[in-house]
Amino acid sequence: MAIDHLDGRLIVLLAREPRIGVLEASRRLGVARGTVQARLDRLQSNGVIRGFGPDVDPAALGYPVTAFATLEIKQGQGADVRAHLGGVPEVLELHTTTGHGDMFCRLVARSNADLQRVIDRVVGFDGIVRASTAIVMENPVPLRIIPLVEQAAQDTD
Amino acid sequence: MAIDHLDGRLIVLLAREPRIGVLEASRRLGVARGTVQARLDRLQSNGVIRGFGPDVDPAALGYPVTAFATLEIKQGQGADVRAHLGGVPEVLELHTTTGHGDMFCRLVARSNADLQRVIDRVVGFDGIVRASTAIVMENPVPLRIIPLVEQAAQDTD
DNA sequence: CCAAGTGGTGGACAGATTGACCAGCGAATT
DNA sequence: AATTCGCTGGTCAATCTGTCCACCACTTGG
Repeated sequence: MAIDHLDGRLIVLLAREPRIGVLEASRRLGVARGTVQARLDRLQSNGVIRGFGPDVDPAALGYPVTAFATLEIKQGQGADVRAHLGGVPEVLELHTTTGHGDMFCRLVARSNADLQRVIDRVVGFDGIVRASTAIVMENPVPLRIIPLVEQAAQDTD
Repeated sequence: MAIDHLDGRLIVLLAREPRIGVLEASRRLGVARGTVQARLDRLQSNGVIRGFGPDVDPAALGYPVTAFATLEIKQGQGADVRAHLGGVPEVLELHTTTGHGDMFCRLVARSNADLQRVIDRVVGFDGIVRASTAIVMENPVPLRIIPLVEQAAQDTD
């Protein structure tokens, strides 16, 4: 279930240089190609590695503004709200959380002005009682996983 | 700068089946291989596609608990706090947002109990005045980009 | 109206990589 | 002591990659 040190090195290597293939990875890691192949298969069927999808930058697509919104949902409207938000492309993710606000989502928009349109579309729905939005100004730590992978690999050394 | 319809189809195709190569993609899209290669190169040098890093699931690594924390920062301590949080593997991303010295981060932990340890580590730092945490219960819309890509491609049809 | 530039096509080539095997070996388990 | 497991180092044919090329259609500037 957990990953060992070799798994960790493999993931870190793939994260740093995704273009290399199995053969090159085996050379870098100093193990046989079959081993890398087996490890990769295992990691993928384990679900540790979900895939190798392209990492698309919303800013480069023309959506440079990111915001987080906390939504308060009317009792029993959860499913409807989920469906509604799932249909809005600018909603990049949605979570239900503990606490006052019942849901929490990440939004992108073409500009600050455009963000207003997105928010109107998000909250323009019956089940949503209230929304509060925080606009992202800087992103000192972009979404990352490598430090966690390294720690997880350490734990099983 | 913006992407056209073919770019959109290419990205969607790669997102759905990352294992296919340039040749197979050109077959699926009904265009010449050179075209796909040129588009891919352009998308990558544009920064639209940042890379093809492995998509690692924290839950499968042993960190099934996700939480979001809002942090209030003491004036002038921003840089220190950034450095501190950057050193915590369980901090998967960090943003500074509108509002008075507010920051916002995504955390993972091995369990609800472990989350307490993580939070203690996060807030156990001088520059942080206050923190409020929301634990994620469900994730109806996992982080996604395809709907946005499709919309962006539509806009330039 | 012509010329240049851009982007796509279809084809070629050698070289590298892949997926699928195999037998052997050491360590851990039973 | 026998078995199982994971890794090694090797082979094989098939495929894909990177890099050329000439050609064509379309747009843009002169």
